[in-house]
Amino acid sequence: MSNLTQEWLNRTREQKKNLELLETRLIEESNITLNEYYVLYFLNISEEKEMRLNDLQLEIGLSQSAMSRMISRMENKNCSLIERHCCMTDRRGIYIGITKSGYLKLKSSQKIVDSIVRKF
Amino acid sequence: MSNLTQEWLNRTREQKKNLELLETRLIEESNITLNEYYVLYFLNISEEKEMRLNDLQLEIGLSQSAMSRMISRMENKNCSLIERHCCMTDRRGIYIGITKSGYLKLKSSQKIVDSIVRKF
DNA sequence: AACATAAATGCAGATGCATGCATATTTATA
DNA sequence: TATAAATATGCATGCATCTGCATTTATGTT
Repeated sequence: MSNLTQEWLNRTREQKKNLELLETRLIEESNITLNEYYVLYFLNISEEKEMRLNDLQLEIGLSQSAMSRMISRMENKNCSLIERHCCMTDRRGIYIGITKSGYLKLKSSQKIVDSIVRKF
Repeated sequence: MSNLTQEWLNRTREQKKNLELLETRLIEESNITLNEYYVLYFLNISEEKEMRLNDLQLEIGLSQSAMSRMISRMENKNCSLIERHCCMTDRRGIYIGITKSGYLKLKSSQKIVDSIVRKF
């Protein structure tokens, strides 16, 4: 007879441990948070190299308000990685674009992420 | 060629989705949070049916301060599930014990948790 | 005009870090 | 040996951060 709670706990702990390791190393070695890395990652694979805040939110899995603030923090902290411009066809929306230095940061961070995640 | 970031993201999203579902259902149907369930779970499998705050913290994976506050909230919200008594041999420490009604709550919650986790 | 949508913001909850406080344990020394 | 000083440990608390929910504001759509 197996213990489902215990199995669940084991998986949860493993995931949490991995997550913390990844986040710590990324901050130490690349000076960006995991969410910030995700932003760069999704912006870069997007067709236009820019996304609506709304769409980024769905990919990253944050609430709308958390996403809005996350981008604000990211701009304040490292203003050169992304850039914000308003959407001409719908003036309610904004676009977040990845810059050249954002792209370079993504590439260096991705090496770190890959090297860590490979071992999970 | 595989994309490690994308694989990691997929796993992360799956885990997050599961976690949110479990927590939501547990609150709805049993009126306790997942962390509160874990507290009851670990207290019940402990030999003495009580644990030091310190040891609970290690099992549950919260910081010491978060654990301290979590137990406080739990006492205030549902004072009958657990009880706190001071440790006679070391007056710095406290013991958290599970009560009879805590045990009953654990059993009913465990049914819910198991039924959900089984599907993950 | 009424309703829908994108983003910003006020607010409250949960967390971690740093620190404080009380108590235990170890070490130094009279 | 006795005891004073230094250090370690268990928990609580102040504070800052990040989050989600509810609401607001500006703009679009019907």
